[in-house]
Amino acid sequence: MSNVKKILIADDEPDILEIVQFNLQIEGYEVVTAKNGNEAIEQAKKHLPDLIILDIMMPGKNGIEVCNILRLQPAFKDTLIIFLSALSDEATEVRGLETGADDYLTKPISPKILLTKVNALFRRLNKEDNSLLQIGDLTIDREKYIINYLSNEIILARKEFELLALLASKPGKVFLRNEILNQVWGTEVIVGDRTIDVHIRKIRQKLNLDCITTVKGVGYKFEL
Amino acid sequence: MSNVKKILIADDEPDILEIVQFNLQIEGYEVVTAKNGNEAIEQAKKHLPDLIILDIMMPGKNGIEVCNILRLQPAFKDTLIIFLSALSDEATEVRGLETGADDYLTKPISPKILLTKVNALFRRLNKEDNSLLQIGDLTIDREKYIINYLSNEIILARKEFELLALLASKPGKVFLRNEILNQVWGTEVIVGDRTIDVHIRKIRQKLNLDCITTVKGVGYKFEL
DNA sequence: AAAACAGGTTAACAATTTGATAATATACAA
DNA sequence: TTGTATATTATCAAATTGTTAACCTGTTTT
Repeated sequence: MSNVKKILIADDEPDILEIVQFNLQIEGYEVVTAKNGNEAIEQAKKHLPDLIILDIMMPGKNGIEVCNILRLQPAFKDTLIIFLSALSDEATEVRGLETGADDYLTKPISPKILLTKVNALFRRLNKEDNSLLQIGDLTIDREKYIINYLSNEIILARKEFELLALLASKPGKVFLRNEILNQVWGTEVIVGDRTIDVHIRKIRQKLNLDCITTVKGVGYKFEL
Repeated sequence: MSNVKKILIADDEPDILEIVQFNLQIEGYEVVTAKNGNEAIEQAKKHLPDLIILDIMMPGKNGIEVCNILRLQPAFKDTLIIFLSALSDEATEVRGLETGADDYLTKPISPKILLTKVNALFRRLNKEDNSLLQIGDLTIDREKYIINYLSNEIILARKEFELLALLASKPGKVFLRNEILNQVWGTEVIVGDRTIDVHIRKIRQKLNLDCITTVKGVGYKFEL
């Protein structure tokens, strides 16, 4: 799982799009853009961004509609969404936030403040995940890329490690093959069907511990 | 953990304090107040609120100082903090957010917007789990793909599971055969007439519990 | 009562999924 | 460059799951 945050900006004004994109890229974010509502949904599905910045008034679907549509889909249930709109009336702001957005900013906005807001949102989001996972006698250090089991250090290859870390991040939860592919391999790369299996097998082999269960027709889950 | 969220408001203007307190209480929040920075820290330590709303210009310690001090303590590392200030200059807002606050609001603010913002923050924090369905003695965990009945774990195949989860998502509602086909099988696939029946049968068999009722000529419903 | 109908049951078969292994490709370090 | 570790694909057997067909049961309609 890449550490660089991906941001999708949707706005029909090319100037805004460019300015915002520029500033976010300077800060080190990966940016994709969309010129209207429908394109926003498309791009969101394709890139699975960590944050979506939506203009409200756009051709096709407006930002609030886009937000509604995305929030209905499990894949975007927890995605950060900010509105960035020229509409500054209370009713719209309230509606925007109640649609499930995380913030509502009004144009014009200083790049500095936008950046600070974006950083603040990611800061809050990241507090939720801890780099050190402890499950029973098993320790997974996502920062150091080290697995420990009963004080034995186990070396996993990169993909193996990321796959195990993902599964172990929610013990008991069944991860669908699609989820695994998106999280470990990303949306860009397309790998064959058997790739996951082979990695699972290698993990089982190296760990020598029955902790990954196959749920046929569904996916895999981690459980000690 | 109590379900009622506790909010600490710190402001030296009694009017603001009262208005904000009033509106938050209406919404069902538990509110404690402080009239200055030092009192805010005291109250925070005493009540461990879920959210702290800080004025910036206050006698004693100002809001940013308070935020700094609290963030250094593990107990308040993850506490939600919002600034609510009359200072609307960019520098202060940036400094406020970089101090570790989650939002920066400027006075005057409409109570409605404040409430919406507060709700939005809690919504994000709670990442509520709607993956767990509880109906009487039956538990359906959509995330773990596990069915539990009277502490017996029941293994269902994927289609069986999805079919049951669908029916159980709205107990009492009769699902038409068409609805079931669309939700469980999707619109692309075309399957024969008896397919649903057979799956229903398998579920009844495995659950050994009379919870799926046939509504002749219409469809099926789930009811305990 | 016979015919028509809706759903239930069973068994057989088809399709899919997975685990294992081997072969090949790629990345990276010595 | 070579060698090694890692990543991906291919293949195939085994197991599981999904679907269909045929028949059964009960109910409603004529």
